[in-house]
Amino acid sequence: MFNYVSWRAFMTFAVVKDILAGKFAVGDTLVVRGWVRTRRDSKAGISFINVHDGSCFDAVQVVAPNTLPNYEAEIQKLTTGCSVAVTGSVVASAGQGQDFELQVSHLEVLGWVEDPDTYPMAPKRHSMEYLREFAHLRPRTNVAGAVTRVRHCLAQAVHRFFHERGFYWISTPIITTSDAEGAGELFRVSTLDLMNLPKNQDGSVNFKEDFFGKEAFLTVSGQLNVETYACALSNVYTFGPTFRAENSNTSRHLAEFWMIEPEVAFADLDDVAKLAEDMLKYVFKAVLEERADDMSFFAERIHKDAITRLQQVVENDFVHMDYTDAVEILKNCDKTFEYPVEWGTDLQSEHERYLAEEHVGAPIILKNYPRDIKAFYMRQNSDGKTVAAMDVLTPGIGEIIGGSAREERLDLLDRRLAEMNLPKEEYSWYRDLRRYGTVPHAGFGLGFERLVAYVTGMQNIRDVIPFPRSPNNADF
RNA sequence: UCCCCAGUAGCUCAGUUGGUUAGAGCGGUGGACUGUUAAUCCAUGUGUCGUUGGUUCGAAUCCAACCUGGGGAGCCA
Repeated sequence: MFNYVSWRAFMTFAVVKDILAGKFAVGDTLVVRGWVRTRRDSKAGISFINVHDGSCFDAVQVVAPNTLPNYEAEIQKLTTGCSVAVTGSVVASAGQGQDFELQVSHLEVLGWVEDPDTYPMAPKRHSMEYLREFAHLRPRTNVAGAVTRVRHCLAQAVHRFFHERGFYWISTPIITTSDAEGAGELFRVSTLDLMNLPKNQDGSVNFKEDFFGKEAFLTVSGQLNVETYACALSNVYTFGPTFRAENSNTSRHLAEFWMIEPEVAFADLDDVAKLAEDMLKYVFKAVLEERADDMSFFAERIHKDAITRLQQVVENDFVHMDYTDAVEILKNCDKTFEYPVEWGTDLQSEHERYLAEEHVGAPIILKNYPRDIKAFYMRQNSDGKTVAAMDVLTPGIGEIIGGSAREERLDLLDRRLAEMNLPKEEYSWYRDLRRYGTVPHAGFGLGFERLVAYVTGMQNIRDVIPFPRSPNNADF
């Protein structure tokens, strides 16, 4: 009787993906390790066990004959979730559904499921809400596994896309002492004793005693920081976690999410709109090519158009539209909206949905929004009332990208800061970029989880990140 | 934070003009059958009916508050 742990140095280990892809010759003996998905016994004297290891969507079928010494004592007791190391030879499958399978010569149980009745991941359909309560076990499900592989594929494709175009990845800080980024509520970072706060004479908290000697927060955006590198290395991007302490309870918001923010020197709004379009097409194509197995699953079980709509996006030019024109379209369409459309107000979700889902039926780029509803740093257009801002709206998810040309003219930037009552001193280093060798530049922010949700067709953003954080929920 | 909906078996849900012993499918378990493949067939167990309080002779069912989840809105990525 040999033992998996002591013999592992002499074995050929294989992942399920390679076995199913035919990378081994029939007759090769190898070891596959993974978790049992299902077991079916045949009175012909064999058991069929599906073993998955995460390397691809499908599990490998291992065929265990009843001549194995532990057949009755162990193999027939295997249940969903058990971990196993299976030694066997590759054979052409006699059954349908797979080309190759493993004829077992030795099967070692590494870990039992102590009570199959209580194992939460039963081999049956579960709701996403239920699976969310088991964030530590849901990775073993088909759907979480598929999401994980697609998410990884997208992340790799994003890095590859930028690398191929000469962009540098900049790690912008996660902790910031600027509370004036203007993009939402911030999480405080502090080492002060909450029960015994140091106070100033006027009763306010004395943050000079805090770790950084001043108030500190988790970042809500790397943009302001990454602009400094764009104004030196020309083409840069961030890809990292972002935090918003907003009390948002929706299927498309997280308190902790990942964001990709390219920033391009010497670029205008149309340049980055093109960049956004090229990037989305590039990563969609990568997923279609590299994760066909997982995408088939999404098309079959999650969203029937999951594959076809990506193909359509890849093959067609994005529709570009000015905010002003969009307002006219919304005013003149025969659809009745709950909220009226007026030039100068922000578009409501229902308006964005109509444009992306009904008017175009594909992602749409909206550009040149009214100045008064947008952030201080956005470049003012010569019409005196709009800024060079854009949103990329997708059917189902809504906004997945928000971007703009940045105001590079110091006098115009200062005027906006004053109009919006933002303290100039807080932006001294940001203003320095405009004082010393300023250049036109532009960029955008892409919500990574929203991208994953759009690609997979998953309806809730909490199911496309391993451990979602949202108001009142930070378990695991 | 606001509006709407839901909470009954391990899971998904049915069950309300208030009435005795609470129902199905799936999963689990036992068996039959079978190169099976989310197999099929037979058998089988399981319930503080979200919590607290109220109305009532009597509450899963009606009322109130709270908790949790979902959908929508706002904020945005």
